[in-house]
Amino acid sequence: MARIARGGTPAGRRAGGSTVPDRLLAAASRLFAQRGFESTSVQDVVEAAGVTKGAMYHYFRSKDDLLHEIYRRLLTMQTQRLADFAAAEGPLPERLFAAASDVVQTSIANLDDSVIFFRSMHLLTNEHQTRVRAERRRYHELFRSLIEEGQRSGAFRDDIPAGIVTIHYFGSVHQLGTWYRPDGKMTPRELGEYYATLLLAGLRPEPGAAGTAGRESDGA
Amino acid sequence: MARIARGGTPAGRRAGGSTVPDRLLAAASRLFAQRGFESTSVQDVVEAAGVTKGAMYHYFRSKDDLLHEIYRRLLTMQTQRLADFAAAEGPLPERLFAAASDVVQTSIANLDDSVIFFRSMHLLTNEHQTRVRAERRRYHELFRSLIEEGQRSGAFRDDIPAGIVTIHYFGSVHQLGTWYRPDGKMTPRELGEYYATLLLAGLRPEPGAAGTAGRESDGA
Amino acid sequence: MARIARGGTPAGRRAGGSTVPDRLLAAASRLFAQRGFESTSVQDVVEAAGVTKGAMYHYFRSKDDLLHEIYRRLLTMQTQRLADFAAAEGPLPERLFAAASDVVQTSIANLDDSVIFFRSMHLLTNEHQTRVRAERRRYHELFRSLIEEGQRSGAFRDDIPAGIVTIHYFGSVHQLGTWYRPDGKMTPRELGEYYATLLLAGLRPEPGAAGTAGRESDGA
Amino acid sequence: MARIARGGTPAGRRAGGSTVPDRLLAAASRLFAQRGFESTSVQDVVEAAGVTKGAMYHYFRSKDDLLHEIYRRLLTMQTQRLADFAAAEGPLPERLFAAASDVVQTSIANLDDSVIFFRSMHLLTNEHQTRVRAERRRYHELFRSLIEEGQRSGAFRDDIPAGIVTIHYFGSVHQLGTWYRPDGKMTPRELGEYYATLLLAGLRPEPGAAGTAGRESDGA
DNA sequence: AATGAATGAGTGTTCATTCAT
DNA sequence: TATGAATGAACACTCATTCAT
Repeated sequence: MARIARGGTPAGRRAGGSTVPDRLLAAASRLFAQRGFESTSVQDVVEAAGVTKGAMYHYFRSKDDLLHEIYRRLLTMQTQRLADFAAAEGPLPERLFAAASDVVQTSIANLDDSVIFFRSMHLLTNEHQTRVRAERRRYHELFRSLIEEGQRSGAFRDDIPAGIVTIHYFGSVHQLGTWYRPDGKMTPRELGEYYATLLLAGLRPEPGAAGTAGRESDGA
Repeated sequence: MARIARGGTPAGRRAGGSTVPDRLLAAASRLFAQRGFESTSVQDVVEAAGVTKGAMYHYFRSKDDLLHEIYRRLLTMQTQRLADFAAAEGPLPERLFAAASDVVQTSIANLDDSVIFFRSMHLLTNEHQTRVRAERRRYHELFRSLIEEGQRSGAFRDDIPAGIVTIHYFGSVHQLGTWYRPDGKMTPRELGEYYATLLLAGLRPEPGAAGTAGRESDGA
Repeated sequence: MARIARGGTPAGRRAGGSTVPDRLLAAASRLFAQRGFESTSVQDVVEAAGVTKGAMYHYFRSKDDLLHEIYRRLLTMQTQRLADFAAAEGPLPERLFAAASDVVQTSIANLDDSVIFFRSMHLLTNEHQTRVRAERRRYHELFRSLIEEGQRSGAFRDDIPAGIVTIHYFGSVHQLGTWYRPDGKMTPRELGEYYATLLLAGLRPEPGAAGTAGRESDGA
Repeated sequence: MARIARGGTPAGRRAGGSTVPDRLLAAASRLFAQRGFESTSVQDVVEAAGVTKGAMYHYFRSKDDLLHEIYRRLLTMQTQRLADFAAAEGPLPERLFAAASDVVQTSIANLDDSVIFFRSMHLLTNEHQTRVRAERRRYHELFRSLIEEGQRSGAFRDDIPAGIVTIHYFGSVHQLGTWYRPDGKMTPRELGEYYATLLLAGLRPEPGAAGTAGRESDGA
């Protein structure tokens, strides 16, 4: 966690309209994604943010803390959205589709953070790494529970463990940063829908499968 | 490319039974995967390999060259295997299943290399990065062409671009290193089959879809 | 150019009375002259200056920058002095004598810098080398223009190109560092006068020469 | 001195027509002049000479020995030529002119060696440096003795010490390598004559001077 | 709230030389 | 005569972090 609470506090404000911590995070996210965390010096970050080193160390405990804050922001946002989709009304497959499509879109909307995410996790201090993993696990578990719910209800095939489906899906999502280019011809929305379609197609019950929970009524 | 051709040459042999370059690559692969490329010093590598720094620089132009050699090895092997599966006899879905399952198993069999692959690509020099990307592209294109073949024949649904399916699949495969633990309860073979099953399930033609090539007989 | 402007800034001051950059330059000049630029490590310099490596790199971009600064100082000083002599009042031969004698004396007064000058120019980066050469050329051209002025007025013989005379003279001056010892019996002033005398003696019109501008009166 | 006598021995011969030591010296001279002694690795030299490291260490004790051999060759040659000119028939000024002009021409003919000479002397081992300096001193003394002879006879002015004139002259000569370009418009011969002319002009007795030995007859 | 000079341990890399063959 | 693998000490330079101001 960062040294000083960031947010709507008057502290750290500048004429530019954004706070010093925000500008540091924005610069760090861009540079870490472009060059990698280790190839970016603290000096690079503070220069890009237009502040001095001392200022950075006033708001962040360390370079690692800066990195962790990037993870925290992205995770918090995506976890919240997933929780919203999970709690929404409507048939489960539609909610899962919406959630799966949405995480693709938010990953693209925060592409720098996404790139950093999978690439630099191992560089976090142990403590930060543990915290990020725990949060990520909660996220995955919520997603998995949606799949399991569908498997129990017979909406989804249940011969592939929900955990595998989850990790398979997020593997693809995490890799977005390595190839997606905003100037390509595919929009984030289209891509999200393709990905979500693939997920749900993979979960469709097998044509000839029988005897799965909740399917009996269909046979009538 | 490395400074000196490695292989069955008598040079570089040691009592240990393996050549100096081989021991360096083995040590590097292990350490780069464990701690990350940038957090591993050349000193760490040579100590683990039991040689001196000078010896390393006799065989490799740079630390980057060591890294690139790891990429080259893995890519060469996987490309060869994919080509073999693609050229094999049998129905296309079965060949695709075999190839998709196999890449999961070889990724796990070379888990260190796999971890390094997606995590450290951005640290390669531009030249090496270009070379690796080109090789990777060839690999993806071969895989994609198998999917396209199935789409043309009607064996696979064709409303999701084959390129998306390919990149989605390898996204998952590349992420294996971040979570797979050899001591887990799932064997590489099982995991490969789950992954390949998900791939093929995602490609199954939609139940209600009609008018796709090769489906006419069903319509009767 | 050095990373940080040096001069009367309060920054970098120490109890010793001299700034960190000044002490570094003094140590570098002494050591580079004694042992040669390449045989002197940055560690040697910072130890002699009583600072740490980090401090050196705070003020100078590189070892090369340190070397270039030594050139810049000497050149700036000598160029200024030559300009002053050239612009002074009095007969041209006397001004040339004064300038020629002075450059010998300032070269001796900065003997370490002089030794370094001709010996290590080729070790400067291309960019720095270009800059030094350009400045040196300006210096030579000013000196040469004085000689040409004397040749036009008939004060000097004109059958040896002024450029040759200039380059011949400064060749000797640049070599001072290789043999002059401050503890020798000849003072810098005496030596400067000998050198300047040789220069002017070499430029005296030949006894039998005729038809040169400004010599008409002799013909009577 | 080099490890093995070089010359007309059959050893070291190659199909190319030149011996291995000769090719090493030629390569070393060129590279040391181009890049500097310290910036040229033994590997660079042996590659340029088309031999291996082991071969070089067979013929030369060290990199320093290679450098020293370059000095030795040039010095031996120039000392011999000066001795020949000094011992020749004819008026002293003419012999001095011929010697002074000749050293310019041989310096240009061996421009790489000349460049190395003044630039890298300080990098020789103490032992080699001492030897080179001693040889150089003998050379200077012979040259100086010619000037002194002229001063005693009244052919040259004697109010500038012959040692100063000598060192002044060779300063210019040693600097030739820093500026002379073979593709320039001035031939070595022309340049040699200009330099020698400047030397003799500088030694001409002053018009009004009297009381110098051998001048009495002029006063009549 | 912010500065920037200074630290000091650590980095990748070079290279003259040796020596078993 | 000649090879080239291997050594090991040295090199220039970087950088996250501290701290007096």
